[in-house]
Amino acid sequence: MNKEITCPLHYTMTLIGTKWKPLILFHLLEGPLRSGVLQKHIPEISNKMFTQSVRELEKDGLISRKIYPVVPPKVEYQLTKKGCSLESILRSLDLWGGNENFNS
Amino acid sequence: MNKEITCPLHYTMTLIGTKWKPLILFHLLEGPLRSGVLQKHIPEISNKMFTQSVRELEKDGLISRKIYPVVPPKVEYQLTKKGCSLESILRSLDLWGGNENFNS
DNA sequence: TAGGTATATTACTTTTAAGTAAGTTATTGC
DNA sequence: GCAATAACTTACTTAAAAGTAATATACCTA
Repeated sequence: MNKEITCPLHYTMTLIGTKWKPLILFHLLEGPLRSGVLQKHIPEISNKMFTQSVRELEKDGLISRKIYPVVPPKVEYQLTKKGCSLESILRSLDLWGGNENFNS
Repeated sequence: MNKEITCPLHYTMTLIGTKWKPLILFHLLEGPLRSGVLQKHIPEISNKMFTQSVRELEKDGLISRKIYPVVPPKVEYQLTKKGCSLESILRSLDLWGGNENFNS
């Protein structure tokens, strides 16, 4: 945990309070995905931000990275238990965004 | 809605995918608050980011701003219907952050 | 040996978020 | 007339997020 955080929500935001991290986690809800496949699920993200975001999510224990020693390289990402515990939140955030389409 | 967004969650993140916006919304769940009181609920936020964030939340229709023509000035913020519809998500995000305290 | 494949990394730039600190307004009460 | 008050605004700076484009690896196949 960090220093001087008064509200648990504040801590949550330090882990996933960015534009791309929830998207990445969301697309892993259906199960592990190869790096390239996951990235194609989010065509708007740049290659750089994708790598940077998965690195940080891994560091924070929300996803894990599995490397297969083959050529060409194969890497799979999947949610950890901690990452999985965000499932209902991620689905709700997606549904909420969808409802907005109706409202506006 | 924005252009070229493939996933509803992406839209959600363009509205509240920052460090402070969910915090502000969260503290308004219990009802309207005066500007100063709301800000004191989030001591970590700077005056500037507070103003900037509430401006954007208002522009995006998540909160409303009520000005009382008195001296010294009195301004109240409250969630709009759209803002209120985030209630369960905001509470879940806060609970999730709280559980992390146990886990780590 | 050139091109393809998948997964990156690196260097560089731009944009956005965030912080610091001072100033503004319009009154009331001392 | 001056301090206090609440809610900002402005100017300036720093830090973080995000984008672009080129390069690296390491093998396979044509």
